[in-house]
Amino acid sequence: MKYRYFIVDDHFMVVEGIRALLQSENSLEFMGSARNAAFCMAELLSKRPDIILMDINLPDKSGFELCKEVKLKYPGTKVIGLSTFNQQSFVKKMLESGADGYILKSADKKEILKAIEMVMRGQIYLDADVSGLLRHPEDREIILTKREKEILVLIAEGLTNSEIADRLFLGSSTVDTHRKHLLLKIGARNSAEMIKIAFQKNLLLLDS
Amino acid sequence: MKYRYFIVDDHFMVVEGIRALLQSENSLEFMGSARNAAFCMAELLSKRPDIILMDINLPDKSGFELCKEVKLKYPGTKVIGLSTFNQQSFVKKMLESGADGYILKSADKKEILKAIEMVMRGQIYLDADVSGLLRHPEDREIILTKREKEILVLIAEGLTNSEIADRLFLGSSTVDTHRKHLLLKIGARNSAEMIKIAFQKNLLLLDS
DNA sequence: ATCTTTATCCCGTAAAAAGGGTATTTTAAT
DNA sequence: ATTAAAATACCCTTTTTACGGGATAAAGAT
Repeated sequence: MKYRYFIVDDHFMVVEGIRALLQSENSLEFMGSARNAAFCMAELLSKRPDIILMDINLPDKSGFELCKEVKLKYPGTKVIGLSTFNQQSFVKKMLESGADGYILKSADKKEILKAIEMVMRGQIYLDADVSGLLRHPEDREIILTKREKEILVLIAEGLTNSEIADRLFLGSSTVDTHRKHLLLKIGARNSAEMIKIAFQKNLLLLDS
Repeated sequence: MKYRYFIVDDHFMVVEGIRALLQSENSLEFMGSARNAAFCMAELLSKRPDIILMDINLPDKSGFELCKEVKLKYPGTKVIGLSTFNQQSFVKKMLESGADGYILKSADKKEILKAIEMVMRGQIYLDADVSGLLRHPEDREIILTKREKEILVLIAEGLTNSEIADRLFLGSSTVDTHRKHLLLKIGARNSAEMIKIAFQKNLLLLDS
């Protein structure tokens, strides 16, 4: 049985790296690659890979969204997430989006092959460095409401409660309450730490 | 003339990608790779590449430091920085550290070859997406003193002035002064915004 | 229909930060 | 040797946050 694989990553070097590593395997067939989510979906109309290696950071869309989309339209297709070490917090989200495995870009050939093999057998493959994270439920996901997220970014912008209140047509005491809830949920002692944790847990994104 | 090149990157896939892309070029010879700064310096004792492709994010040391070290011990060796798009703020630092060029990991074969060629001719090569940044001097670099950096991370940890003072054996008014200078230098209206900008300008790192 | 969450608002006190100064000692640079 | 920059420390005032409590209406979920 020959597995057909497809790669989604905006880093050309990574695409070529995986391809180079796997080209000697005659149980695997390279189907092509895409550098963003839109191009990926377009390619999948004609190409039908058994497995997709997918970066979680894409220029047009997050890996989660693309993964969900793929799984919805092509439920049989397996998806393995791909990322760098400092984005570990995305693992859980990726798995929740339906991914079948997760490896780091520092993975060697052996690990990639193992991951593909396990995933094609219907199992879940997680990188050793990453799987430990899932065993620590103490840092459980922080769920913010729409309003709280909105206020969080304004706090990060340096606005005071009353400025935020004006901006959102609220009473400043309302903003104060939301701020309290944010501190509580995020587990920070003050706004500075809150912003730091927000970045670490990807509640705030660097490139926005 | 055959150029010997060396790769420093902790992402195995990137190393293999570059290698695969360049192996058909008989004007280039692959000398090996290292996954961190220490291993790189060790390898350079025996191997003498003409050019090093170097990731700016290494597990043990930042690319700047490694670049400086390399340039100090082996002044003739050319260095091309390598990074992803969202780390553009590092470009200037990398060049100041003596790098001869800078490309993104999304670069294709043509661009890598062009970069190597130009750099070996003694010129500086900058990726088109990146070079624009250097023409915007309006967001000039923020230079913090050692003490200020130290206090910045403690503020991000959520400590108050007096807690920081205790930790560093200072008066709390001293910490207050440093905090004022930080706000001024970083250009923030309060601590929350300061931490946000600090992350955006890489004064604070996510994975520490 | 009932319960829960979300979003809204208010009061009060205490703690901390923001902002305005000034000033001395140490260190680094020229 | 002189100068400049960094690190240290203090005072004052105002603003903002932090933290305690309680309360109500609307929207969603079960």
